[in-house]
Amino acid sequence: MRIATWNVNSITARLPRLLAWLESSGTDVLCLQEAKTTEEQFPTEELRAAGYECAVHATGRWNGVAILSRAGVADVVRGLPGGPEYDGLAEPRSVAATCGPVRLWSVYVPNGREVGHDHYAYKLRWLEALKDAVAGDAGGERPFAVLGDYNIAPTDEDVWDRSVFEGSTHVTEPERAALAALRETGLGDVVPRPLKYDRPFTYWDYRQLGFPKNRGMRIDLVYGNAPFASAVKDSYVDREERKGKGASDHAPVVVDLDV
DNA sequence: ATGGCCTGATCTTCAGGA
Repeated sequence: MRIATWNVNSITARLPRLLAWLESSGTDVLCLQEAKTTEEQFPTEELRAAGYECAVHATGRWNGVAILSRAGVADVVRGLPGGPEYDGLAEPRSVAATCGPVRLWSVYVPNGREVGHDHYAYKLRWLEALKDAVAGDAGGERPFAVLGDYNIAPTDEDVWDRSVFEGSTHVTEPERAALAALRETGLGDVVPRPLKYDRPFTYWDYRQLGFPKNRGMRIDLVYGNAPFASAVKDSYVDREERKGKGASDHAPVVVDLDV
């Protein structure tokens, strides 16, 4: 079974590439982030025609997550139980579904904007709620994983130049501590292979030749429980999908499971 | 070829991204 996570940066803008990639990669289940559309405008019919059922949680211009599956979508949970609001709104940043033998969450963790910003505090609260919400499944016997754009580089090796990020979000100790707390529920970081260069970056800024210069970050993560980790046969970043016209600024992270 | 931002909406300018 091939599963993946990908921040597509608008499913409307990305639909032709998304459909082509689903077919060429042979992905069975995709956890998708930044749909940037409403549930009504989500291309459910196009994806159904391609063989995928969709569990969608999306409300408009910002955020939006989904799970696309040709292994079924059961027991769908939209939103983060117990999660915080931002500006009085419960944003669509989480959706969960059971796809055949595995239970998966697709998450888009808040960006945080700047250290000290309300959004940064919101990011930390959101991660704490995520930890509480997944703890039961994380400790269970069924293969389980939380995949998505975490907006955190787990270590200094996960950014192209640590000095550039001094004082910035994505690399701070509280953010990394929140990731560590999440791991303590029974989840481990499934680190993918890079297909080029030495580090498996998953995001490169559109600006200033970020991708050609490999100025990237590893912020799209797969956190799986022990049964999930033991089923992993391979994992890699499909950097080919970051190339060319009409690419997202994130590349898909692919995981092959023997389940 | 991988090339000095991209996306959608408030729409010719801006917020947000990380």
